[in-house]
Amino acid sequence: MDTRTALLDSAERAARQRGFDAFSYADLARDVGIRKASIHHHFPVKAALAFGLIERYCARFADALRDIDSTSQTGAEKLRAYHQTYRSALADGSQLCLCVSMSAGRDSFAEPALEQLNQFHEDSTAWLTQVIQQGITDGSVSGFSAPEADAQATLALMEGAQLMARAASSLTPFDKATEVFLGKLA
Amino acid sequence: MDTRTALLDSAERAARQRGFDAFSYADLARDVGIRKASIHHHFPVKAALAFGLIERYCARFADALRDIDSTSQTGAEKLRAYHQTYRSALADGSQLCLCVSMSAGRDSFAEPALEQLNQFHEDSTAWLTQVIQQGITDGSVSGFSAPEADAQATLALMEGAQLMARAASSLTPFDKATEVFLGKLA
DNA sequence: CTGAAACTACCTACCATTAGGTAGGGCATC
DNA sequence: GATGCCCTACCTAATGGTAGGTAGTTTCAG
Repeated sequence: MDTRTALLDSAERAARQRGFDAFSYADLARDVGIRKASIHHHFPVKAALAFGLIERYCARFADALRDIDSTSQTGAEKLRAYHQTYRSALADGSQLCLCVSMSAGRDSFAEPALEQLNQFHEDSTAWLTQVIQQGITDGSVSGFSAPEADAQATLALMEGAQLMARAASSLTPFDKATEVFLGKLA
Repeated sequence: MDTRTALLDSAERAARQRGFDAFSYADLARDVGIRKASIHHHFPVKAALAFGLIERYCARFADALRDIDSTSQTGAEKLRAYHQTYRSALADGSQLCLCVSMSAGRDSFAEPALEQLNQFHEDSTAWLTQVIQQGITDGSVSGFSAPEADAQATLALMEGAQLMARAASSLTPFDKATEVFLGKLA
């Protein structure tokens, strides 16, 4: 297995469970089975790791959205799939999605990483706006009226619900918080 | 000024801006104008500081809710005031409310602190449930139907909206995300 | 086809700095 | 004189990062 990928995998797991600043190169080295100094060969400084993490996450998320677009038909179906993505990312309430974790972390990120993070938010709301619009048009959703504002609210809801679930180490708060949202999808 | 209070103030500011694990006793000492070791007199270990922080925050928040209850009349008015509390806590998008910040932080908190954090969530949703119920009864809100689920969704929305605003260092995402919510208050 | 140069991926051994925390003393005040 | 509050001086463990070296592989000119 590619060492760089193994490092990203380990780092992502740690970041989502404990936060980006709460794991060290030493932890990573132990987990991957490599020496601490060798990590610097792949990621010279920790900021490079942060960027690598976000970069890969954004690419994967974009893929997931494309996948939803191609496998789901109605707006409601797509929103349900979107919801499911956030729900399953929680595992059993033990980890956040990377974006929430890094948004919440300290502002220790350099410009490039922050930029990607905000780009992710914009891409997400853009997709949601379009999907909600579609749902209104095809009549598969109810209770939405201003797609752009609804999109922003939906993203905030997902992120907030994740936070609550993680704090409680349980899926229940996530399910409770998104119950009304799901009810709006026919 | 009371040193203990000064320490809590400084720690709260730091925690809300950069995260609980991102400030040190050294930072605190510099900020308050005291020696690092002296902090241990007030908070023997950092976990005690965490607990002190959450404890004070919960007390303050409870006060704020009581204040809202006594100064606002309708359910809608109360929800608007509640929203305003979260909005102004953001300052100009530079800090989160303590609860969001600590929920997001690593799981480095001991049992007592975590317990208080979850208690806060429960108290919040209980209050929201009751206020939303009132709003439905007095006819001052629209678009709510299941008070308990709506309450949980509202809390998630506020926390998520804060997260987005903080990531963007701007109030705009918060306002956008809560636009629909505010629209439901007559 | 060969052999030197260059590169990749890892290593050991170290660095300065910072983290949270401790020991013990000085000095007010009640 | 005990207690509260603060100090200096120190500790150990960990942090991210660096220096310099060693295998094995790739590249490419003679």
